[in-house]
Amino acid sequence: MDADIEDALDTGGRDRPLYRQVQDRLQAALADGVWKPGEMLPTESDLGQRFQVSTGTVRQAVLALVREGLLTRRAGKGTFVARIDPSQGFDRFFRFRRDAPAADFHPQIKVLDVNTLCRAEPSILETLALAPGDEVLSIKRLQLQDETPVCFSISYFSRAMVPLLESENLSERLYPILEERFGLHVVRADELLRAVAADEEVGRLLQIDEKSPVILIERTVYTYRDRVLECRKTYGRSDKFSYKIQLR
Amino acid sequence: MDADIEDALDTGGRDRPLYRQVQDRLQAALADGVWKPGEMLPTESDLGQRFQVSTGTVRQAVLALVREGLLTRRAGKGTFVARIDPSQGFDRFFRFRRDAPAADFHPQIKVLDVNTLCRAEPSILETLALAPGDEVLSIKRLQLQDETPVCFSISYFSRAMVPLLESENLSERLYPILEERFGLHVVRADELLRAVAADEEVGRLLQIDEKSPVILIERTVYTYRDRVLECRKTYGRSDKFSYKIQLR
DNA sequence: CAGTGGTCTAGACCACTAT
DNA sequence: TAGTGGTCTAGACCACTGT
Repeated sequence: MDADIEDALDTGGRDRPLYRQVQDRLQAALADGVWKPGEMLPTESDLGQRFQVSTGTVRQAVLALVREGLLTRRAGKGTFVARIDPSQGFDRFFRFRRDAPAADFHPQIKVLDVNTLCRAEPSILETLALAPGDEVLSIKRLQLQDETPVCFSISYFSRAMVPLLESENLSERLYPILEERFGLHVVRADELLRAVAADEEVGRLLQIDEKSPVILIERTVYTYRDRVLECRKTYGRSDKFSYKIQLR
Repeated sequence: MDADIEDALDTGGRDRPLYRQVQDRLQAALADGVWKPGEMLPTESDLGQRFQVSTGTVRQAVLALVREGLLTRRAGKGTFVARIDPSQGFDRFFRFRRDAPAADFHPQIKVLDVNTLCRAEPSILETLALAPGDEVLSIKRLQLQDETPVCFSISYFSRAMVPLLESENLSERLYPILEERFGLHVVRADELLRAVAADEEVGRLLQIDEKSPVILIERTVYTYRDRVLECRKTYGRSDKFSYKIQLR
């Protein structure tokens, strides 16, 4: 299992620096599930011995993976595979504006529909890297805060990738479920934001007039090796939902 | 001028590690304009001697500032104060979707109105950290791509901070002007996105029906020491304007 | 050529965590 | 007390840049 990891690094050609090669090996090992989310990695000096490099070089590789969000470290404890923190709420992959303190923000999730589609839209199939005819699981959910609808979302998954997902409690956050039940770990997400007019369904669900402006977020979620895990469309009520970004 | 920089670091108390202290000193020096945008900093070993620390410690400090976007380094050349790259187009602080290759994206900017306000909205004054009665400069501009309006924006500046800005060519990008003429360097920006209905003015300017959905971006731009430089509202045409983010 | 940052090593000592 | 990552040092050699 660790055999690939132990193979000698390329110290001659030097097309990639050693710490990059270590980083690549570690990332591949994570993708192969050598260490599961939450588990501890070997220590710096241990990894240094395995790769036959100094701890400083291991350190450079590990810190790069920490910056990418794949690992976390805690002084005195060790280096761990990053995991979705259920207590983190919507901080990492959601950017609601919070007028109330984070602790008071506990939206209620209502599952509206779960369906297996045999003929999903071509754009969805393409994003999920599926062929025509492949089955797609769609999940429609509504989020409410204090009984008021905030946003409505439709998630699409490759049916084959998440067997029996519908037997889970889908009114919880989906990403911890994916991690715990299917070993599918969210690594990053791309989002495209637009303003659109609410159609009949969106207007009805969000309790606003048809053609009211809503924010549409098209999200693509990736796991290791740039594999697409989910694509999702979220419609947010313009008076309850805004999106915050810091640019550097 | 460099006197503060040369002062001994705190090696005893150790509330902050040395590399953080070096980072703070460098950041303060940048804020004081000790080195202007585009200029080269002393070498690692030079800085190490000044601060009486090893080059590895200087390196840690400098790399942190590179990650924050305040410095850039080029192998074989040196470390430089980051500057707004006019050829960078909208890559850094704008996130248009580009259906065309970046090279083909050259929006035309039309200046609609430049005005000095004696009584700006309280929210604007607050964001700009001004008192009631302080003068605010407002600039309304329209961006067109191939003769079609894409977005409309209103920028607000503290009048006193940018004297005679209106005598510049405001159909160019504003941030290079601020840097070159006023020594005001953009360090970071916060943005809040919402979907709203176009009012009469926005509809007319963007050539869309009143009440059509548009994306509203409220941006606050900061220079060194978290000083607010500009606040801006941008209204984007929903069919021409979308916003892309990568989350990690 | 001399000077720069990029990479890498082999240590040292510290603060934090758990037992 | 033992083990972890966090910080720091004082070198070394390399690749790249400009003269």
